[in-house]
Amino acid sequence: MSLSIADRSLLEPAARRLNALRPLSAEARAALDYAMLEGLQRAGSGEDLISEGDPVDSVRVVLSGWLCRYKTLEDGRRQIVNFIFPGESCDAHAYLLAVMDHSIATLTPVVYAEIKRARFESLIAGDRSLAEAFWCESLVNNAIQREWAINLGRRVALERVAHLFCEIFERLRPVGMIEGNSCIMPVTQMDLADATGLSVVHLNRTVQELRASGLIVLRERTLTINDLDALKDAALFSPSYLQLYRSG
Amino acid sequence: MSLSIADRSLLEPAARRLNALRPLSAEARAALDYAMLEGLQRAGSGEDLISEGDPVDSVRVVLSGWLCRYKTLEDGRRQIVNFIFPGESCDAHAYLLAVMDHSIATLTPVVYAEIKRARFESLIAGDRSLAEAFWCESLVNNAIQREWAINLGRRVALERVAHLFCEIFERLRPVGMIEGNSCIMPVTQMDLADATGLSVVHLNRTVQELRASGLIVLRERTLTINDLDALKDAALFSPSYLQLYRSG
DNA sequence: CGTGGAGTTGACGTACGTCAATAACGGTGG
DNA sequence: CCACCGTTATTGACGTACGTCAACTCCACG
Repeated sequence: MSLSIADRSLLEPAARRLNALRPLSAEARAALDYAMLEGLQRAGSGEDLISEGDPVDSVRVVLSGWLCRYKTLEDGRRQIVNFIFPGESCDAHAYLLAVMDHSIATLTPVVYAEIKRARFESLIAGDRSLAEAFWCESLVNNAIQREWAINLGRRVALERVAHLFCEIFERLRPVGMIEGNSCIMPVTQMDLADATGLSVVHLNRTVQELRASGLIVLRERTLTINDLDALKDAALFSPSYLQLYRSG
Repeated sequence: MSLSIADRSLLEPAARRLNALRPLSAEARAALDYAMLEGLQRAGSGEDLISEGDPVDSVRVVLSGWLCRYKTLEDGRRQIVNFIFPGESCDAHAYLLAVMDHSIATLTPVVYAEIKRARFESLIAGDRSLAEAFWCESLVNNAIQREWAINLGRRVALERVAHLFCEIFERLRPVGMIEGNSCIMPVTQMDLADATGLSVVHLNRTVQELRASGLIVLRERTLTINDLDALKDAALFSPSYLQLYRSG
């Protein structure tokens, strides 16, 4: 079969990202594209796609929009443990596991492809590079998760927020979602607070400190980084954990 | 070939753990055992097995002893991002990646099996259940890493330390390393501080608070949990993320 | 005009970190 | 066996980066 121009551009982020992790054969990519097109779905902003404790019966690949993984404590305290950007998959990370250990919520309206478990299994059984690409994705995710641990455990508020902005920026870059030194930042300060382990009030003051120092502009849901190198310095940010540059 | 009794008991934790993640065929297990026996290594306490930035050219499976994954910031701040216990593998999580994003250090004398990259690749290429077991291990690791994020970001000191003790205890249980309500705790308070994102001083005070409340006894490198349920309550600990009970 | 979510600000409290001293411990050599 | 030493654990005094509470503003959307 052949894909329309519209289909191609819709599926582009996923193909681009997986291919960056592991080179995919043309057949593998075609099979994946076809499976994704069959399961296209939309969700509004602020919806839970799946919740902690839910059984995992499909893998979702995000085509547009932002999501987050989060966990909550009984008394309501909430921690966003990671973001999910276009091209990334939701729960391939869990397809071998019985139930979700965390929840996934949309932060914006989202388009994603849902691939049922059996379908996904036959996909990756049929092509080694595809299986490796998804495995690789979960390894990169693991590395990101480790960086978040040191971010939450050892960086002070200003470094923490600066680091988060650097990471978001660098993760959006390879999927073509930045323009110059700006990107959209479609989340509330409460989300940013939950991602950095801060209170909303202190997050707000920290953002203002970053603004006052001239490092960033954040308004109207757009983040502009005036001096990326300076922001990285302030954040003690070193991008190697993102594994963006593969040696082969 | 056949294994001696001593070999069997040495390799037991690894086989037990991988098998719990995914049932291994007898052939797969034999092949893995053989590969491990070929690459047996020992390391003393306090050694770095591999450092951030190093290329990954082999997978290590821990047979006895404790290790930790850690990251450091330029100015020396250090965060232990996870522990590694017998039966777990070190860098299968990274074998598809070019370089390490973190360091791995021994916390005690350690026996491990080193499997070279090419050897490991042919092992998992030859048996699907083995590949899945290792993938599964990295998924569980990912889930643990997420729990650490909420631990560092949203739990207060007492909950954090209590949670760490619960996690260690429950992870040691399936590899037969607890006795009654006790397990060894061969790490310094500085290590525990680096794992919980606290200062040594505050960690010490927190441990004493746990002692004073009668929840734990910690002395002579042994942790005794007087009332596990009470400790779990204090920690807001829910073990499902450890994926210890698989539905199949 | 309301209404509610998001952002912002001030006042104040506190859980943590830092610094520094001391005590307990474990190993080493005499 | 003891003297010595470095590492680890503990304690007190004090500082501070953060959280909490509460008010107020500013929109966006009815």
